[in-house]
Amino acid sequence: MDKKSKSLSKNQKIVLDFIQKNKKPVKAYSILSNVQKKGINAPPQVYRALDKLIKIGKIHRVESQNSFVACKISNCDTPHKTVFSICNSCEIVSEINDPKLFKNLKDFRDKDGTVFDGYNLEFFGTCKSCKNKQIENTKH
Amino acid sequence: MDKKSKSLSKNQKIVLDFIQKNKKPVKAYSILSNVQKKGINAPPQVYRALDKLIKIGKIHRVESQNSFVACKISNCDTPHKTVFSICNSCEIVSEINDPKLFKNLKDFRDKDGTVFDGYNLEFFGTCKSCKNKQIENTKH
DNA sequence: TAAAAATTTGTTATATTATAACATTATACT
DNA sequence: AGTATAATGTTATAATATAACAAATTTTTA
Ligand SMILES: [Zn+2]
Ligand SMILES: [Zn+2]
Ligand SMILES: [Zn+2]
Ligand SMILES: [Zn+2]
Repeated sequence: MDKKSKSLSKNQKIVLDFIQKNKKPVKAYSILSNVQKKGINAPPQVYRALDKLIKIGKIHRVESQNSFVACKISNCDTPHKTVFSICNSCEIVSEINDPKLFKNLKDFRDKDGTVFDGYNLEFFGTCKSCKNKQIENTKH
Repeated sequence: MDKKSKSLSKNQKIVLDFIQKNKKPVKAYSILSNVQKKGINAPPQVYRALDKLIKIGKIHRVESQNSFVACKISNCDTPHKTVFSICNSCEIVSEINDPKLFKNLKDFRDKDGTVFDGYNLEFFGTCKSCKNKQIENTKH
């Protein structure tokens, strides 16, 4: 148990627990309706917890979906350096951990030589499972 | 004048014109209020035009800002392959055109060997102009 | 340990972003 | 000309996110 997980507040723990239980990214209002039995009543309570969890790298925001997913890479931190693959069909999201790609992104400089603090990369495609389903369907 | 620009409808042209006139990305409701004098009255008219313009690659959505920016690279098309640099301070956005980076992204395969149709990459940092301003401020 | 500072909470209201639904009109295709 | 496709105009509403403020809790520092 590291410092960060110890220092989470009650609402932050509730929200993180819910996100971690889900394989797919979850939406803020879905979180809200699912944690109301635990005493979280209103959007700001959810969004505050989300903001904090994002800040400390426990979760990430999937920008193209307005959704939130637990970090699958232990050492994610701010400023964020995140890479995801997103299925266009089922919308499942996987966090990609590819050292070579990370290095390419970390080393990237723009034409001015500007160094960037962080990045977010989202790849779009069809996941294996959805691709198989599509093949099934063409057989009939 | 290519086929695509010829085939734009009235509302699509109005919205594209406004976006292209702006150096910074613009928000949907800012577009709406700025084109009301041209006869666009309601959000769906703006969002429909945006959807079409995105589809044909004339504009891109800046996911982390819920904003829209004109394409600066002539051959952007669907499925999208976009790279931006975004200033954390002034929120200015530049579309990056870097063949080497493009190749890295195009060639990327996940662990399963899955090929991706498209991607969106957003780099975050401080632009040259904002960096200079910060240096100015520390001098006093 | 007591005061001060920082963080988190609870709450109400509201702002911002985006889409559903449906009738109508314009454009492109054969 | 007749059909299909795309775009328009409109009203209403859904979905996402933040402002503002008082109260309670936790952490820090003296
Ligand atoms: Zn992560
Ligand atoms: Zn899938
Ligand atoms: Zn482009
Ligand atoms: Zn800047």
